[in-house]
Amino acid sequence: MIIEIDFNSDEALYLQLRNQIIMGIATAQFQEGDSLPSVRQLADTIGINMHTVNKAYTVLKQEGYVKVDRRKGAVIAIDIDRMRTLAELKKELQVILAKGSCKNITKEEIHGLIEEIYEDYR
Amino acid sequence: MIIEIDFNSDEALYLQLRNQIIMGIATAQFQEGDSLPSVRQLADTIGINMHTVNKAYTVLKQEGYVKVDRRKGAVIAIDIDRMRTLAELKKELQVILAKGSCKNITKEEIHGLIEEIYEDYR
DNA sequence: ACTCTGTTATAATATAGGTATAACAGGAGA
DNA sequence: TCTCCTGTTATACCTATATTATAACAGAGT
Repeated sequence: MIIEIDFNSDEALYLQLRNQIIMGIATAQFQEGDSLPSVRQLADTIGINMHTVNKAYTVLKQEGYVKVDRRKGAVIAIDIDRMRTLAELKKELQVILAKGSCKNITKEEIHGLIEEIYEDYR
Repeated sequence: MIIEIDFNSDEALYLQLRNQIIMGIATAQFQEGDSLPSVRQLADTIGINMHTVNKAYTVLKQEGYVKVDRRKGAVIAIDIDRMRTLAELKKELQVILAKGSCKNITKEEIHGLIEEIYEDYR
């Protein structure tokens, strides 16, 4: 999988990494049971420090996307907690839909965006 | 309008403030032309520093939600840039929908959440 | 033995977030 | 004019976070 890091972004490197990996799982570029690259290897190919990658992996573990095996490294393993996830999603959506609403983006346009994005998930 | 700040949150105070104000505009608790409280006054009622409020207002200005008048303070004034807004929304939605997708939240459930949230915008 | 894994520890640096004081300039009202 | 309230700016300080840099350790595979 191609991971693109924007060094000019104001978003923390480890969060960019986390988000890209989550999107990689959603778009089936990573499958349940797949191993992520080792922290050292990924840090090397991206050109960042090992600890930054490790931090991203630790967050992914805490959020229930991977389990870390001493032998295989970080392995995709989704821990599903639907209630918690739905509550989190709603809270995040509230903020970004409010932004759209202020700027005259209609509900229908939002639904359209959702459809567009889900096109990529298969 | 009631502004609730969570001092235990890991989200920055000025960002919490910004988000609440944006949601306040979306839910019509603030109308175009309304003045926000002065930075000192709001800081006082919330119990935070003036500069933190000022930072929130500055961000709101840059993002096109208010204009600052030396007499009236920060006044709600939406600057609509649909293309820019749509692009931003899509990027943010991509991340949070990916989270949902990983956790087996269906597209229909997302559409449902959108409907729920829009119930409050009138 | 060697090499790979994640993990842990420690330190240094830079940036961001938040607070504290203080001062300035412009407009409103007495 | 004097006073008060506005946002704005500057400076300083403290803390937490983000990132890098080395280094070492323990477990597992070959």
